[in-house]
This record gives sequence, C-alpha cells and structure tokens, in this order.
Amino acid sequence: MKKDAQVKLIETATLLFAQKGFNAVSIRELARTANVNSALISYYFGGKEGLYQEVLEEQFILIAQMLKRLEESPPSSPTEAIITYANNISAIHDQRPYLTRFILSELMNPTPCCEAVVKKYISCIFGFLHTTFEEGVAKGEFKADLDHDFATVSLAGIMNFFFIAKPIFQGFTSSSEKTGEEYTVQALDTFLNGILRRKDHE
Amino acid sequence: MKKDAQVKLIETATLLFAQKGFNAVSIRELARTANVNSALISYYFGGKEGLYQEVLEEQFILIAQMLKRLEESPPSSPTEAIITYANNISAIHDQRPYLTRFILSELMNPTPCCEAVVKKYISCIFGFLHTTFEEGVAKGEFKADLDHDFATVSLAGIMNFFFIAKPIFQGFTSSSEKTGEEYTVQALDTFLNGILRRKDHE
DNA sequence: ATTTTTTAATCAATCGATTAATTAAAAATC
DNA sequence: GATTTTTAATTAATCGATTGATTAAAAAAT
Repeated sequence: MKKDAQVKLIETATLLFAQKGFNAVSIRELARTANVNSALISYYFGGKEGLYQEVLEEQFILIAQMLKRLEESPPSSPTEAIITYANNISAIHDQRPYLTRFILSELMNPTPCCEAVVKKYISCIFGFLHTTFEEGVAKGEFKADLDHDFATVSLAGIMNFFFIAKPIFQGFTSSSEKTGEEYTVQALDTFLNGILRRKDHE
Repeated sequence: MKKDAQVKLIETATLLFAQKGFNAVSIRELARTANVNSALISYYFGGKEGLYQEVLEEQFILIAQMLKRLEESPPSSPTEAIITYANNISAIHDQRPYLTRFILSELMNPTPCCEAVVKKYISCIFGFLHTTFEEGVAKGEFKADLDHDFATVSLAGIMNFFFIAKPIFQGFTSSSEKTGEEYTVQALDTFLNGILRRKDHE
C-alpha cells in the first residue's frame, strides 16, 4: 500500500487543477482531497509546481503520439491530412477531457511550465496545419485565395471551441448533448463545404 | 481632483483583471498600480469583488447595445443576420480588446458575477443565432441537414477563437499580423462557402 | 462646522514550504 | 534465521509571507 500517495496525488491534482486552475488550488486542498499529508507534495514532486508540471505533461502525451504518427505515415493528401487531424483531436478530447482547460488556462495565465510543455506542442500542430494548407492550395485542392495563417487559426478554432464551450452551452441548448465526434463530423463538413445551399445541387 | 481614485481604480482594474484574472490580482497590487490607498477599494466598491463586477459590466455594454439593435431592426434575411452578427462582434472586439479574456476567464472559473452578467448575455446571443439558423434552414438559405445547435456553437467558435488565439499564434505565424476585420471576412466566407474548390466554378 | 475622502495600521485567515520526529520496509550483518 | 542498520515514507507542527477586509485617525473639500 506504499507509494500510493504519489499516484493518488497526481489523480487528484489532475482533477483539481483542471477545474480550478493552478493558483486556485492550495496544497492543503490537494492533500485533503487525496487523503494524504501536504508535505508529500514537496517530498515527491519538489513542490506544488512540480506536481502541476507532471500533471501537465501527462495531458500532452496523446498529442505527442499523434504528431509522431503524422510524421511517420503522412496522409495521402491535404484534405486527408485535415480529416485525420480532426479525427485525432476529437479522439484525444475524449480521452483527455480536461486537456482544453489546461491549454486555455496556460494560454491565458502562463505558468513557468507553459514554454516547456504547452507552446512546444502547439507550435508543432500549427506548423503541421500551416504546411497542409500550403500544399492544399498548391495542389489545387483548396481555394486559391485561401490564406494559410487564417485557415490554420480557423480550423484550430472550430476543432477546439466546441470542447471549450460544451459545459457552457449545454445549459442553453434544449436538445440532448452532442458528442464530440458528432460535432467533429459536422464541423469538418462545414469547414470544407460551407453551410450555404449549393446551387449546383438543385 | 476628487473622486479621481474611483476612475483610476476602474481603469487599472480593467487592465490587471484582464491580464491576470480575478484571483491573481491582489488589492494591494491594484492600489499600488493606481497610486491609491488599498482601503479605497472597499470604500468605493464594497470590496475587491464589487470593483470586479463594475469592470465586468462595463465590458458588456457594447454587447447589450448590439442585442438591442438586432432586436429593434432585425436583419432582412438569416444570411444577412449572420453577417451583421459577425461584423458587430468584430467591431466589439476592436473596442473591448479584453472582452474575450473576461468571458473565457468567467466560463472557466466563474466568479459570483458570472450568472448575473456573463451568462445573461451569452444566452441572448445563443438564442439569436439559434433562431437565425432555424429560419435559414426553413427558408432554404442554408443546407437542410444543418444542425442548429451545432451551427450556433461552430459560428461562435469561429468568431471568438481568433481573438482568443491571437496573442498565442502570432508568435508562430511569420507573416504580419492579421487584423480582426480581415479575419472576420475570411472566416465568414469559409463558414458560408467552405474551403474546397468548387467543381461548378471550373 | 460638517461631510467626504484618504491614510497608516492592523485583523484573522490562508498561502507554499520546511522542519524534526515517527513509522514502515528493505538491506546488511551476524 | 534472527538482529541490527539503513533507507524510504509519512506525520503533525510551524515558518514567514501574503491575502481581503476593517478600523480609527488625519486630511481635504464643502
């Protein structure tokens, strides 16, 4: 039953840090919730910030795996690359439901861990999307006047805002909740084809 | 020179609360930055939270004005309504550059002011967009299979994520910064028409 | 003279971190 | 195999610093 505290602390910290943010969680609350002495946070992780960094890194391992996969077996086309990216992000949000909160929290109020952990992965994703749009326009798959920077931010916004807004909007929308995958499918379809009724389909 | 402290405090608080969030700003930092005694925060606003609420309400007056305008002179068509909404949001972000941060901060870690101020306006916007998409589909302007809830969240995401992500992504994108209006135009065009090259235009 | 504004000082509460002391487990010695 | 020594894990107590708020007195404005 020993060393159980270490695991328990990470589990508890993941939840509390995600819900309240780094500063709003005290080591006493962490310790109390985890049924552990508060001194163990310094003992095992070198302090509150060390514990937070360990939690943060764990949140990003699926992102790292996705980037590695995309590099080792590149999608066959830009359109395919976008679809693959979207599906991956959707699946990751399923397995790491708090990832968005950690990222947003870091982007709004960066802790010292932001540079080393968060920005590293985000810049990789940004680079991948940017290259994809470049190729897509060059190959004639995408509209010629599509701005790469714009498209990158736009797609990232579409793919992530839903998971940000989910807990908020579900209080307004009367219908049953949409799953992340349902949203992804529709969001991708809109991004690729727009929402206007096509005249040529009439 | 009297009551100068009150104005100075609101100005300073707007900046500091936007940059650091409610909890991360102490009344001492507020007072020091505003060149004012910290007791004046309680004297004028009843405490730190009272000051914050006053700042928050000021951030939303342009939203309130937009909603009032939309109600008094409704756009001529659903498509027109979406364009009007997008342009309004873009203009508001220009005049209230910290609005997004306040909203996001409240949505992630709600203060007691959230219910009374933030959620009220957000639910109004949500209702407006939802109705617009309903009408757009009914009138045949939008694709028949367009889900109203999805479209609402998606458009809100497109319109707001750029202003969230701007300070982050501008570190990655090499090109000169895009303005909010440039983004809005492209984002709307994509939302309405998609990014894929249209076969019927060849 | 009265009211309003501002100040410095202080309040209890809480923060993250550290300490010395205690307990349990593992390793080493006999 | 039993005993001793060493290492690791955990505890309660406490550290100085900072938090938001309050007070009574001083200053300024009316």
